[in-house]
Formats: sequence, structure tokens, C-alpha cells
Amino acid sequence: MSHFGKSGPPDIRDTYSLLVLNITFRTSADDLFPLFDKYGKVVDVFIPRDRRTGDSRGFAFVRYKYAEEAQKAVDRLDGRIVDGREIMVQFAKYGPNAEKIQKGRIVESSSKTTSRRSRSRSPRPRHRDEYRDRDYRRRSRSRSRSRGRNDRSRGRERDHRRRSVSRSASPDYRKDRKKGRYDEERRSRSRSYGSASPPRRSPNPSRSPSPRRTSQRAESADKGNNNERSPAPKSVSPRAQPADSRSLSPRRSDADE
DNA sequence: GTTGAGCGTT
Repeated sequence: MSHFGKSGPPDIRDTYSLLVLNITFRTSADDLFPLFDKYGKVVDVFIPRDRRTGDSRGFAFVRYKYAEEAQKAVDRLDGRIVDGREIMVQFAKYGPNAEKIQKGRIVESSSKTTSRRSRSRSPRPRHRDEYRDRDYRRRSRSRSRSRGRNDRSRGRERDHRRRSVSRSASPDYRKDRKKGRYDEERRSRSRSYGSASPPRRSPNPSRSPSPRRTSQRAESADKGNNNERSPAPKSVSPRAQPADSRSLSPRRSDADE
């Protein structure tokens, strides 16, 4: 079992966060701990997982106590085959709590004694850059096709995932857009986070399902929805449309919950 | 059981 993350962040006062990408979905922190611990003192290993499924997202964060060890780990473990997959180890750019991170090092307002340690990353920024650049470019091709395979798909997933709880998501906007399977995920997520928020955001007792929807829909389409990517309002048969039954689900569930 | 760009929790 992983004792990491159970107690939260131990100490991010002088730790260096490393981001491990491209790891398998079944790779746990315990599997990465011994691997990274061999190259240095690992303070904490954390693997972000999904809220609903609880499955790994495919990347992990490894915090080292010293940058030199972290740097070595990055150089040694970057591109290493773990669990049959090539992992990518690099310094974290963003902090957990919007902390100030420089080259993977988390600097707080209290930490002002970074003069001596500053030389750790100063000596060889160029050398490592060139060295990594060459190696990075070689295996970059492998990931190139994966990345450039479908930008649209990537953006979609990333958007829906990164946005997390859509704070700017309007009810009308949500209803207008027919997501699909993500709809249930969003609803489930909203409900989870909606502990402090009222479960029902649409306290409209008298809502007409069919007639109201049609009129609103026609109006929207006539307004400016034309520009949107909904060229086919009813191009398929309602009977043979699975999405239609899903569209009707939310309403019932909303009222039920 | 699946997927594959990226940046994190008590």
C-alpha cells in the first residue's frame, strides 16, 4: 500500500518536484518509489488519480530532497522503460497550490536562503539542455505521431478533464450542447462536489419536456446557433438514436436526485 | 478489460 499521499504533502519547503509522464495506468507510487529512491532521497511520491474511478491518470509526481539527485534521476529515469512503457521524467513546472516553482524547485516566501543551492542548477543548464534535446528529439518521433494523431480529440479530453468543475458552465449551455457519455460523468462529478451546493439547480416545478424544448430549440437555432457546429438537429431517427434517450435521462435524474 | 496528452493531494 502506498503511504504516500495518504497524509498529504509532507514538506514542500525544500523539495524538488519531478513530473513523471507516460507511465502506465497501473503503475503505482510504490512501484516508482524504489525506482526513484535508488537515485536519490525521495521525499514523497504522489500519483494523481481520478475522483470517480480512482484510476491513475498516467503520470506521477516524485519529490526529491536535493536537486542534484532529482536531476540525476531525471537523466537516468527519463526514457526508461517502466512496466513496458517509456516514462518521461522532467521537473514540474506548476505547483500544487500555485506555489512558486523554479526548475522544479518549490520556493516559498520564507525560503530566502537559496543562494548556495542556486548554483545547483546554474552550473549546467546549457549542457543538459543540449544533451536532453538530442535525446528528446530522437524519441520525440515516437510520441509525435501519438500527439499529432488527433489534436481535436486531445483538446476535447483535456478540456473536459482540465476544466474539472466547470464554474462557467451555464445550465443553458450545458443543455444546448449534447455531450454524450461525458454528460453522466459531469453530472456525477457535479453532485460529488455539490455537497455544499444545492443538488437541484433548476427548481422549476412546471417544466414542459417536449413542447418547451422544441420552441427553445427552434429559437436558438434561429438566433445564432446556426454558427455553431450543430448542422444536424434531427438528421437521424429519434427512435434509433441512443443519444436521445440519454438526453431524456438527465432531466429525470435531476428531478429524482 | 479499454485510453495516452499532460502538471498534483490531506
